[in-house]
Amino acid sequence: MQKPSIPKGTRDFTPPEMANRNYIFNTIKDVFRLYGFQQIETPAMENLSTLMGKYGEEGDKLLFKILNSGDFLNSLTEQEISDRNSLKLTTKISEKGLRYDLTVPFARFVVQNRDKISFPFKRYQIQPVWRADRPQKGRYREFYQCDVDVVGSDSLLNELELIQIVDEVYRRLKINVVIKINNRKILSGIAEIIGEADKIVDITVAIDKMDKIGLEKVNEEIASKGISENAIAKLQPILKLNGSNSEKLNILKSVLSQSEVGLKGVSELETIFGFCDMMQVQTKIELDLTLARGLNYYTGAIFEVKALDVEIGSITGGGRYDNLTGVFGMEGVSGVGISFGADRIYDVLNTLNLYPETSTENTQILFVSFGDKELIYALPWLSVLRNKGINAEIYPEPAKMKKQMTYADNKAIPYVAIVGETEMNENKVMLKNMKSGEQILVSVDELLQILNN
RNA sequence: GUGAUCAUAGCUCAGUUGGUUAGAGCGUCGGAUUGUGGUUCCGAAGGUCGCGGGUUCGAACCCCGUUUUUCACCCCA
Repeated sequence: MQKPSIPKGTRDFTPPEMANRNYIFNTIKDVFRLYGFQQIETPAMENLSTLMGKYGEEGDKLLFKILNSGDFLNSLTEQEISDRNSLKLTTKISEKGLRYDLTVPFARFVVQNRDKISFPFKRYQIQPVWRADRPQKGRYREFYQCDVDVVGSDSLLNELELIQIVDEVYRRLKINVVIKINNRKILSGIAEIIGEADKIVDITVAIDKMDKIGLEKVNEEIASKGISENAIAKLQPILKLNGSNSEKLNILKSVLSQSEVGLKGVSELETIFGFCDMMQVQTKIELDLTLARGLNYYTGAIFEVKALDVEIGSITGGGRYDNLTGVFGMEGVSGVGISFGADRIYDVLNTLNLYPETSTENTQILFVSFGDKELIYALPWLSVLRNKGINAEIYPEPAKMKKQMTYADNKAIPYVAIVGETEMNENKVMLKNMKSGEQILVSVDELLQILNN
């Protein structure tokens, strides 16, 4: 017999684990709805042509591809098989893939369903995504993303609302976080004024190392990337950038005074910070120039949320993309969105043990019986309780009392209703409080009264 | 994709320089207790030592390969 197993980087979830995960999903969902977002779903698999080329070269490698059905070798020539070119072969034998994120399928959804939606379109989507990554801490091959996006509106009020959503979700989950924010236009502005437009990535990577290796080493590293001395000199105020957000913005304003796009980015951030002040967003927001995630498609704000008490990478990320639907033939639709990483939030909650004690998913009362007659006697009682919305179950056979009681104990069911001949004769049940051990003989009405408290 | 690391009962783990029949705790099942769980006591079931090959008189232990676990890099939630 073979030992059962599941693919690398995937996980099973037990009932108590699911209760905890549902707590996360429900919290996030509640907040999304509070801000007027509506749910959609898209298929687990997309056409490979929809997915390929949207996440850069790395992303293409991390896509799970689905083998065509039937005799997929039949469509190949001898030449193609003997060439052993995996990359070329892939397009011939696989035309579907598992979704890699929710943003690209959403862009596809918007373009395809434009007749059914009206802008601004506020959608949320909570579904698993798959990446053929090598699993490690906080990294899985199957994990859930909880996306909120609004498309068809340039207003920075959308950025504000997303920040408010982050603020509210983590307040409810009781996780201490910091929101890091950057703006792609500022990064473009920096590249512009030092005349090295294609070096943004190198520069942000170097800035990121400031804390670790210090100013001198960072300058050496930038120089080694072929950036001119003149440009490095101009970069110095940016490398030394610190202080409050407004202090940082003031420095950027003077450094970027010659860059129209850079100043636009600064003013966007000023507006967003102003909104957050006015709306009294509690979470700390930090301007962080090293944030360069998703550089290929973000065009404005870039967000990332980090947990303060657990080392686990970012637990939420997102930004504004001006033309994501462009690749699917629909130009000029701007969107901004963020994605909550449910599985990393789950890890954070697990390490900090932040789950609420009362779980409403649990069974409230278990009926146990001494014989077949008692079993049948209990059935109408169950209906009465269930009709009142009380989670109730019955041990389905008159097993030994010890076994039935152990079952209740293991499931942490707070009440047990014991049914025997004496109880039946009086039209009552023996209600036992499993925590205190007390038990009393009760009628249906008395039972309902106790369970409703 | 690169570099480390782990794998023994359902779970967590022992297992001496390579030496008879591979152990413990927890869990499961049964009993002490035929109307009472969470405490206690007794008993039982449960193993191709990840898989394949090699060295050896002899391998859970040493060597090679492979898969898996965990971790770092890259990238990301």
